[in-house]
Amino acid sequence: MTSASLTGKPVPSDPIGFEKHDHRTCISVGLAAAEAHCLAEGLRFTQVRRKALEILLQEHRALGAYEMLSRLSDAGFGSQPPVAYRALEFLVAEGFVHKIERLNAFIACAHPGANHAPAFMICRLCASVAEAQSSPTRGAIGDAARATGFKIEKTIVEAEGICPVCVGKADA
Amino acid sequence: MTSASLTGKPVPSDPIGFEKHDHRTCISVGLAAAEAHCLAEGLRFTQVRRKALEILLQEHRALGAYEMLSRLSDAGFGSQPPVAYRALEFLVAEGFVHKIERLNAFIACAHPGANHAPAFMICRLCASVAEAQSSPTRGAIGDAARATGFKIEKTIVEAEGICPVCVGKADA
DNA sequence: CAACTCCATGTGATAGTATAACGTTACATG
DNA sequence: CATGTAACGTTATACTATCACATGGAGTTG
Repeated sequence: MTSASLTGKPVPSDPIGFEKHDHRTCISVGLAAAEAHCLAEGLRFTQVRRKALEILLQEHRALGAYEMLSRLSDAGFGSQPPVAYRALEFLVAEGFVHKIERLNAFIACAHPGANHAPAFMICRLCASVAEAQSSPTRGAIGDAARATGFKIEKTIVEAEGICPVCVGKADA
Repeated sequence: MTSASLTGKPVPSDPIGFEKHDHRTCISVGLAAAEAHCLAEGLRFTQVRRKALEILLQEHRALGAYEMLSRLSDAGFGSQPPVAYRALEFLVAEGFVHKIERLNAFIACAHPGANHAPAFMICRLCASVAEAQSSPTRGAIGDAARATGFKIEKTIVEAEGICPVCVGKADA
């Protein structure tokens, strides 16, 4: 899989999510990247945070906060919602996890460390999610922002539809 | 304001939301467009649906479902959540209302009847929302979809940031 | 080392968003 | 007017998210 340096260099647009690949490396690379980033930034990559990221990398799909909470609780951490939300908040803020607004769910970043403006493709049949790269300031929304004087801080780009796997299964 | 025919013709990209304009016409035009569309399509533009759309046009901002429910209830309709959700579902399906995923809220369409691939700019300070047009199949997400065989049915494009009005107020 | 500060964690409580399920009513059609 | 369908109203419940407060550990400073 494509891993990039932690220095924020752009990564080749390489949609990940619909193909098979080796999870083991996904997980170890993802965790290592987060660890390195936190070390470099003086952030605390605590046990809950690590475990939450590990769970998301392991699953390789979008998990709801309560699903995450359940796993964390099973792993010996607290059992109240803030436990999950706080870990997720941290991981999202640092760019290791993304929130899929359409699903109110969270997924591990597929391009750890890359310059981040993710775009997602969400299958409405199997709920799988693939991550691609988008370009915030280009495109229609960038034009509109410039035209009106709106200052974009973050963009959310999510496409809903049918993934290649489900398309093959003769669905409407 | 820009209104287009109901035949699905594209409308000039004309972000609406941050400028002042005449609401009266907004409301009447919006309601008339919906009415005409439903008549043409054999859909029932019932009282709740009409009222819900009227409320959104009136407010000209994103309303949560329960805020809507409260207004509908005040207007003599039912007081339970499905009342609001069903009306909103209908209006969204027909394109008269959009859901802002980031806010879990609903806003009247600013380009009634236009070919629809809306993009939104959301101010994180004053929560105002402006609607622009986007181009689903073009841009990075379209490329990624084609490359992977993903069939896009709907796109969600939302930019979060600071609107021109709030930018003027010397905020970070 | 003691005192302090900062941040993270754990918990209980509560707020906000959304849907399932079921009975009833309104409407179009034949 | 019988019938089928869609819309409505209600109860109940599920899911998502945050507030507020107490505890405890890590690192700093005197």
